[in-house]
Amino acid sequence: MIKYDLIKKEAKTSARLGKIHTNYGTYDTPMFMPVGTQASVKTLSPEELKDIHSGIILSNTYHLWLRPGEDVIDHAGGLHKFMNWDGPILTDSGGFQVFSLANPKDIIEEGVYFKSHLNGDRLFLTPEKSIAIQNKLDSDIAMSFDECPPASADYDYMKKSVERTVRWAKRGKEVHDNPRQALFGIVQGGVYQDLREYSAKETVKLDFDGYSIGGVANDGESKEDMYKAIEYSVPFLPEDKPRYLMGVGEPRDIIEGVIRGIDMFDCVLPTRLARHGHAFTQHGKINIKNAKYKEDFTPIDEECDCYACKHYTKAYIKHLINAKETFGARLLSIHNSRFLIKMTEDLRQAIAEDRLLEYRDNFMEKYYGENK
RNA sequence: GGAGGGUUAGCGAAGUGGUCAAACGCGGCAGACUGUAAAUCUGUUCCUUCGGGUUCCAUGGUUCAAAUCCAUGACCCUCCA
Repeated sequence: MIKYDLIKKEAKTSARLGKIHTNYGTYDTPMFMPVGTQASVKTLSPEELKDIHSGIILSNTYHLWLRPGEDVIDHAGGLHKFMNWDGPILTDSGGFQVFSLANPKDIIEEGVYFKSHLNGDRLFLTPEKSIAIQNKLDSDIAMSFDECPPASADYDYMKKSVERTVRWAKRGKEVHDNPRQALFGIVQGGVYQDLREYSAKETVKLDFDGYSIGGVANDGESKEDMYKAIEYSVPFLPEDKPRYLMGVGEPRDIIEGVIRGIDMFDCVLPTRLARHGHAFTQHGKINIKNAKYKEDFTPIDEECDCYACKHYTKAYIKHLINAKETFGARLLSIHNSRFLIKMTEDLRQAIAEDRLLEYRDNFMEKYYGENK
């Protein structure tokens, strides 16, 4: 079980300052959660996650179900012990894999057929199964099993999908059986205002420990549509429960999300971009592989307090990435993850001082320049 | 001294008469990435004023047409003495 403390609401926006208490510690919100799909945040050790002040990390039901299997993790004493991470963990339900691995025709009322990405096996995941797996993984926060349709889905499909996701949420909640673990519901509905409202209200009726907004940033929809999806959903979510925007993201999206009342974010971007040689900096995203960094002996971001920025230069990291040395991916993963977590720290400070919009404008000016 | 094999774009390597400015890989240059089938994927990589121009070791030749055939030379490799 978790407990959410709402500490403060920002004066001019919907942003909030909060604290979430779990069996494995407390973290402040807004918070960014690094993604460790397979019980590992790619290239990072738990010690490094602590160093960058990760308050909570995310892992994935689908992947751990396939490999090594939830029983192995159960026998290990749960996910925390298995992966040597003693901080909070949120597990995604496999709902995103409905989007990334299944076809609409594979989705039926009972559950979803998947083709295993490992060996092509035909798999069947249901709300009950997803929750049972998460119960065994013993994460601090479990997610309801949802369908995550593309934002471009037509209204009729989206309506059917949203209604089914509500039924799935109810089924999952009914079988949820782990007193240490919280369970979040997920709001869907794409960019349709009435469906977001319906989804939020119906999900809230089921009384979850927190609420997520899903189905955003998954289909190349515009920023405006994404922000609207948040605005259509948040007003119907209770103030005394945490709100989690799933799969986001980019620095500006986190800021806009916080302004609209979001408390938690997760995204693969910092670690994936790192592996691909990109780095967030206060002056925008850079591609460290670019020739211009060949003899740039300055840190990635001179104002960053991370291990990579304190000890290494762009030229060196560029060399490592070019040479396919894994240390390069690790340094950039440390930096990018720290960048987003530091950003949430700054956002919390700005909320505390009621100057969030000012912070947003300053950040955007620096990060995106004139054409923000 | 004798007998073979080879030399193709930054590198490796296909191609053995026209559909070849020349496959493919690497390297280079750039781009994408938002609840991770992603240390992946995409574009580009002789010159160009975008009309075209100049290429496949060098030179000469055969042919309507040559990276591809012939001659000579240079360099490299293997084997035999």
